[in-house]
Amino acid sequence: MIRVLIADDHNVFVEGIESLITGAPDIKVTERCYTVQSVIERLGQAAVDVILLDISFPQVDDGLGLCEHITRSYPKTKVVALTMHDDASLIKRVVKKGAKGYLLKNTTKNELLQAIQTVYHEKQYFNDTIMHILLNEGPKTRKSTAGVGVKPNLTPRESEVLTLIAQGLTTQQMATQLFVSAKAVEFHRSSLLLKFGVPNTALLIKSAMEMHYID
Amino acid sequence: MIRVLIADDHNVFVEGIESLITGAPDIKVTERCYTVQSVIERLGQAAVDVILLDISFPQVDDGLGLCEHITRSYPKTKVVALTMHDDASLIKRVVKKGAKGYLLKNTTKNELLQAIQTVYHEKQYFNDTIMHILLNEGPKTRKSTAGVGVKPNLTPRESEVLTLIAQGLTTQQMATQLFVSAKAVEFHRSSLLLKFGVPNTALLIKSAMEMHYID
DNA sequence: TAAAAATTTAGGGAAAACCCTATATATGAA
DNA sequence: TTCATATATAGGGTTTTCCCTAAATTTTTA
Repeated sequence: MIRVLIADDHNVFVEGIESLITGAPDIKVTERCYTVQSVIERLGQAAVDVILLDISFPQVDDGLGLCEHITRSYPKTKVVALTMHDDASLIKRVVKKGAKGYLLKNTTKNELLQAIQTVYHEKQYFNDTIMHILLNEGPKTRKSTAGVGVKPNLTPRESEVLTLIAQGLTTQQMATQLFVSAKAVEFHRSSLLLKFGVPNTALLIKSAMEMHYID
Repeated sequence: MIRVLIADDHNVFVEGIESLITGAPDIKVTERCYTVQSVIERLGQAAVDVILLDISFPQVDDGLGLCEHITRSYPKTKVVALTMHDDASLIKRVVKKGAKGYLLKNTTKNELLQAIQTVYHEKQYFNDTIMHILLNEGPKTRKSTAGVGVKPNLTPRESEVLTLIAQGLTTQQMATQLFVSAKAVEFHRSSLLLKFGVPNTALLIKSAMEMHYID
């Protein structure tokens, strides 16, 4: 019997998934969690084989962090990411955090059950839709060279500057806030444009939002 | 018996909602639609009392358009919007399109059933969460004066310019494409900044994305 | 430790965005 | 038919962004 934990802050989803799973002979939903905190608590108390994890939980960063934590602390427990987001960039990030499977929320019952059984048997599960998305987004990012659709790796400083740009600050204001010269800020902004492959800050924000760097 | 149509392109959701509704004595899910097209088809063939409509179907604009179409063509059929988006701007837009209720996807079984019964009896249903969101967003937009969190009404030209900005075009490029002078484009860009209450195009894009003008 | 990556600063310059005032026409509503 | 709105255009000016080359310091990684 495969023990499944459902982690999603959307009530309807938890019910829906459980409803889809009900009837499968070898799978049982043993835990339902609506917050990151409760997931951590339950994992400390009850053994779980597979976690169906909504990445937006409630924010994408939370889900990614939780995914990383789970795969580190409980390597035997397999994480299947379950989201609405169908962008390659997010899929790659999720996989990097240790998820063994990735499903869109418009998945079918069969796919869901198959995914649970596949990851339970130490294999990865990515269906055709996911593979198609990944393949159509060009080569996987190795270093962080420019390229459309490739998720760049940002340095800490770049992340800071990106956040401040998203708050509407000018170069001068950022420089003041970060205690560096305007030229330093300009440099990081340029690096961001290069890494994201965009011509200006407007598209930088758009791209960063689509790739869930900011929100 | 209240006949309910579920319109959502996310399989799991349809199952989840149906599971939540099952057991209610006076409500029955009679139709399940995964595309806008199928909703229109089914409505032409079978009488439905309440539609649970996912606004992101698959894009926000599609859902809004469908909502408007339903309330126009089938005034007896009540629409309850059901989405993940918890921004006041979207709620207002949905209500303007004729929805009689608005639920977040983290709603509970009780709220869901209550919403269906409430709108069926010719009343509007908005729970505390929704009311709180609306109240915290300041006064409802009457004209389109500037203001944070208020959803501006855009003129056709402004929408065009906004779209082009979101594509990374410069003022000159937009002018060429729209067959007007650069000054005209500048004017519309300024109007957009004013209406959205933002200092630059970067935040304009962020704001427009959050308010689902672009995506 | 040596190499690579990240961070910082600098100068100069071109392009674009942003802000102001002003005018004029077309359209639709009161 | 006014009034308001949307649209288009103009001039002039300031600020900001964007691009280039260049170099020094610190941190991280191999």
